[in-house]
Amino acid sequence: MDKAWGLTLDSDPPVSFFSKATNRPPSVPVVFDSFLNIKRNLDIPAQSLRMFPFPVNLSRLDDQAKPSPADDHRVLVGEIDFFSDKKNRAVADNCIHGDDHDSKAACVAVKKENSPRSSLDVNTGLHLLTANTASDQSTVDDGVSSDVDDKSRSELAQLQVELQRMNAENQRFRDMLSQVTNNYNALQMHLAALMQHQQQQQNHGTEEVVQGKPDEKKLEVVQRKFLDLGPSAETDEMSHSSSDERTRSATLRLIWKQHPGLDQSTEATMRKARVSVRARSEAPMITDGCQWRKYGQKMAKGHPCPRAYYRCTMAVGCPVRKQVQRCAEDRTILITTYEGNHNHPLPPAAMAMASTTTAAASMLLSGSMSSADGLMNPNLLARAILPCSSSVATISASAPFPTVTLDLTHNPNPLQLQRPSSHFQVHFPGQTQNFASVTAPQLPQVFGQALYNQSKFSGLQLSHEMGSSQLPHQGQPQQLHPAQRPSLVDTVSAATAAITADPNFTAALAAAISSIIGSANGNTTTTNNNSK
DNA sequence: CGTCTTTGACCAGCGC
DNA sequence: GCGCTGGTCAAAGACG
Repeated sequence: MDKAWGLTLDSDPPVSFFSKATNRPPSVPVVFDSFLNIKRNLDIPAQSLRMFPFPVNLSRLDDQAKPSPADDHRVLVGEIDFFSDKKNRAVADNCIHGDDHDSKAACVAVKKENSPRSSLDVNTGLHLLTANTASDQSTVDDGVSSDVDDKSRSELAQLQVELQRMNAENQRFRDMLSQVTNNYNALQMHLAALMQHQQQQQNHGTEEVVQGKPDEKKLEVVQRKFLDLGPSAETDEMSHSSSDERTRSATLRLIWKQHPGLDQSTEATMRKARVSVRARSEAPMITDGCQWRKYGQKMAKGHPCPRAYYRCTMAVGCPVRKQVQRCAEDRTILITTYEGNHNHPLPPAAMAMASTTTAAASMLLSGSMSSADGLMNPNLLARAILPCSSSVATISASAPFPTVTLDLTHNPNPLQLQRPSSHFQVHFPGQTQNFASVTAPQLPQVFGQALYNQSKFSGLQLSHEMGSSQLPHQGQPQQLHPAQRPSLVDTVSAATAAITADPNFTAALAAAISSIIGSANGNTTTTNNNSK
């Protein structure tokens, strides 16, 4: 199957692809660069790329000339649309840069003839030019104005035309960028799935031989369902999304819809899915970038510590809630459980957490579905979330709600830390993208960097920031230097950002679906709790 | 005075 | 149906 896709992958190139994409602010050239690189370097056949057509068929662009594959990057926006043939382009260049009035008049005439488009398009500007030109004409007819006035007016008209044209181009650039970003995310997911599949084949090929071949046909069916993100559905799903998070959520929902068994009840499960974060903190609550209002507190049965209930107050009617409770065994550990998705824009620091909720819910979809089918191995997902340490993320598919637990109190396996892995960029704090990315083994560095802006938590100890040899004893949170105290906001954001940004997550999703078929033994919905 | 927290009451789901 | 439990509501109080 992978050969059919024509992907030749080694450990680094695909990673550099993601790194490249995430390293720079989104821009059309970058995005197109990425796709061109995919085509050139990864040797994806044209058949594959047709799943993510460029430029995409925004309805507003439907009637525009489509670029030929031979066109360069400049194909994308204004020129090919605005001046759809060479003649017009030449006239237009003359219109903009030329000096003589005759060419300007010709410019107007040509554009009036060849611009049947709506007011959304460049025609708007042309009307202005027409009006101005008419004005010019009248002055010429009067024969009163001086040459200086005539020249300044023509320059003004020229500037207006150019301004209008650039505004229109700007708008089209924005539309296109949005669409391209959407498609980029989809392709990224697509590629990650392929990578994961190939890695699985490489890593577990012998295992499968020993343990018996998985049902390859079923595996292929599922993976095909996972990978077949049709362009039309995708466009429909994403055309109204503006942010990366919404884009990825849309992508996930798409997978949702296309996978058998992902019905409304599953979506309900997603809404109920939770993300639990365990971190050492002496503060009563971690600050995660959102504003919360406490609305209740309860003593849970069999638990010495009360559980506090908070709801997000950043927007009216935001459904996101969280529960905060100290760990019974180690009260320096604060357990924060998030539920729901925000219905409002989030500050960068809160983006990661919100993204994680969505991501976790997506994973739990796989978990709940597959556990219902008796085929799931939750540990697979847990390992896939944070490949740097299988002890960091655990998944509980047990009742009442499936929960992903991010345990930030354990030190990762130092051996795994040394594992060469993908390299991704970190864009936080102050990241503008929803999905900061980071190499999983670089989490310590990330956290360490996050420690700098710490303000509130004196006792927070995050095991990732130090090697296992430096790890203080459990229950004895290290008192950090004030300048080094980790901000749990940043810390949690870092962790969640790492999870959601890591293409391994999307790969994990693919792997999970694969495992549904491939795993015959993991039929228990165990709770992988490290504290036990 | 407005906002937030506290806390007892209330409600719904679940098991027996 | 009853009791238990988790979750939510809302009035009262605290706080800046």
